[in-house]
Amino acid sequence: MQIGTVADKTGVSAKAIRYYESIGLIAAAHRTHSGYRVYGDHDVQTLRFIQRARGLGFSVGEVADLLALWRDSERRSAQVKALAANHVAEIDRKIAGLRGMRDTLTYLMERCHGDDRPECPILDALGTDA
Amino acid sequence: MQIGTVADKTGVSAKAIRYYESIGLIAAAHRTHSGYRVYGDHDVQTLRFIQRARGLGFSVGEVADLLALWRDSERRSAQVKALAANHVAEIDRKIAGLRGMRDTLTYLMERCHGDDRPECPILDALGTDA
DNA sequence: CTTGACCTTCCAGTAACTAGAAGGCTTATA
DNA sequence: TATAAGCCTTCTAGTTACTGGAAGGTCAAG
Repeated sequence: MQIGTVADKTGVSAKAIRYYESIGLIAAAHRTHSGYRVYGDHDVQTLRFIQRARGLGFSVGEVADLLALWRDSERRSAQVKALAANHVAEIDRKIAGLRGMRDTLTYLMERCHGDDRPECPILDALGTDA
Repeated sequence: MQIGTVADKTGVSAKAIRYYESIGLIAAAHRTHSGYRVYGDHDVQTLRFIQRARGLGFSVGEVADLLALWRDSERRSAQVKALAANHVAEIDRKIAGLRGMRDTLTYLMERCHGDDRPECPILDALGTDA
């Protein structure tokens, strides 16, 4: 299989696949005599794994850890769960931050007439001396 | 005032202030004969505005728009409100994405024993052929 | 006159890719 | 056989919003 085929099958762009190879997330692919990368079904599986993990918000570094655990038949599921728990905690922090912003903004927006007049509590809040 | 003083007063780092100047978000500061940047209370106000807007998650580009509206006495509050509404929509998209990740992860974690055994539904979910 | 705390500019790095340029390979078709 | 289409290759640069650090100038105090 060429890189384009793998890209279609996995949803990971050819650019991204080469990038993952360059940073060592996936092993360097074999090459044809003319230099084209060649892939097999195993590589498709790996890339799908990566794609799903990235879709759950894991960083590339965390994905590397997950891949290692996936391949390690001696792993303890506690390790995987801990990794996931840390990630959930991180997600919760982000959500909390975003909710705080959202709450403030909607509060201010409710007080803003949103018409042709210049008075605006949103700008007032941003510009107060306090 | 020197840049360090302004940084202390506004919570915007000296590096960031120079950066904002370099990208044109704030006007170039006056300089002493020896080249030091000099600021006044007005600049402190502007940087506080920027700091708050950034804290609400507005991008630097959006902050530039907000600053322009802030300075424009002819503005229509509808413009500000629209900007804020777009931003809230963006935040909502992000929250929804994070919640989706969170839900999937917690679902999988509930099913993972998290002990010394290797069986792990989290890895199974990432690695399925489906 | 030296020390320390400022300030200056400039370059590099961060995350995770994407875009695009310049050029080689393969296959189909005229 | 020529050539065009559609792959592939590498390499550089750009994205966001800064931060870190190097090398060196300035200023007040002791």
